[in-house]
Amino acid sequence: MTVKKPKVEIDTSTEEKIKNAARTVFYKKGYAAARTRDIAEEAGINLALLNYYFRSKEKLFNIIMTETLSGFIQRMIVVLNDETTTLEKKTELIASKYIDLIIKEPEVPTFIISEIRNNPDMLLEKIPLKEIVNKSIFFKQHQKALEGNESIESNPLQFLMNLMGLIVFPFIAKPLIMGISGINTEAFNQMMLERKKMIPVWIKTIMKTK
Amino acid sequence: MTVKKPKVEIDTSTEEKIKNAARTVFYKKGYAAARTRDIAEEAGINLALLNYYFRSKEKLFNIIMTETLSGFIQRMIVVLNDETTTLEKKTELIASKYIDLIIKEPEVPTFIISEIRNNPDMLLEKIPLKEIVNKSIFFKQHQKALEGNESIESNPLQFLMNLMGLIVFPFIAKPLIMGISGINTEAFNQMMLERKKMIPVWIKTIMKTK
DNA sequence: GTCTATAGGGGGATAGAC
DNA sequence: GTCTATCCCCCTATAGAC
Repeated sequence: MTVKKPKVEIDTSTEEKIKNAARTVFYKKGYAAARTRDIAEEAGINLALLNYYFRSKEKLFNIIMTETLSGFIQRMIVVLNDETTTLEKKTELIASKYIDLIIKEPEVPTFIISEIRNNPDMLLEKIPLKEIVNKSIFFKQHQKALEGNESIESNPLQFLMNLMGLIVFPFIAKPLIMGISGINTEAFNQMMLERKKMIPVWIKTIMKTK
Repeated sequence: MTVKKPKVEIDTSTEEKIKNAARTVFYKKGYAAARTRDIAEEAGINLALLNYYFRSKEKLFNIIMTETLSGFIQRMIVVLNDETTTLEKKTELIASKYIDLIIKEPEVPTFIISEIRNNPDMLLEKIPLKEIVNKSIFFKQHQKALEGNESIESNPLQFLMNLMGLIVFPFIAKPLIMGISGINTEAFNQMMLERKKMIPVWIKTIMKTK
């Protein structure tokens, strides 16, 4: 008698289907322009089901937003709090992880930025960013470097802005960049992979320029 | 008999009032979330007048968008095509002009990015970005530098992405940055003014890192 | 759980008086 | 040119059958 293995889930649950569809539509259009009808159609279900599972467009959106944000920020927290890596290695890891992530989900940065604009407090209510950064291993390492004789930019915020700007900005400006250069998405991604190697080098040289 | 001077225009024309209000509301909320009623109220006029002057929300938006974009990009074109300045001086001018501009109009970068996402073609229809950049003095100077022995990043796109990323990204991520650091807008702007000095130095060192 | 049908409200646009 | 009043469509949300 053969043991009956659990059937491989080809179709995900309805709830998951709706969430996936919501992600797609919200990422592309933003909250205000997204229609629940779009989401229902994308999910291949009826509009009423959306409200059955999630009560309202807004509640569904909040779930997607929260998951997206924490997924995005969690990746940085892990790196910033790694005791076994140097500052240099941390920039390398962050650049590498984020560029790979954003190549897979290119709409996320613009989505986050657009939506936070409409509700800046949401972010801070959900995630204690200030504490996270200020209590991080990264922050302590940066202070140690300052206290020592190392020449380094004194403001850790400038450090993080430079790093994230070099990583994220090209993806945000992708339509402009593709318009200027005429390259396609594949070539664009190739450029981003080149940046993955260069950004840690650049950051290293930048941050020693007092 | 005293010559009657043209009266100082304290109140601008109705058309201009509506446009100013539209800029304010569209910049803050984006096209989809902005309501024509908001704009009318902001302008201190009746909703019907908005349609009387501009026919539709969409037409009004297109006017604002076109003016914003060309104003934003024109500033770069002027610098990129200046025959009298070196590459180095150009980075200095661009950083300086844009940081000053965005401090005055901090919502513009996020506005442009959010709206272009919904209609990437609009931008390219209105402005021949590719020609502008490729035929610019900047582009020729960059090629000259490559042909000579100067060690310089070979891709002018990477150059522009780094420059604009270092300039614009902090403004885009401003809600995050203020959340992390707890600083207010004034202190934030002060940091941006510090960057104004640093960015040309950073770019110079970055771009020589092959 | 999933559907069809519809209520309910908001927002863009216009008619028509002044 | 500017206003009030109103139309009407579209979108979210729900009632109710299956």
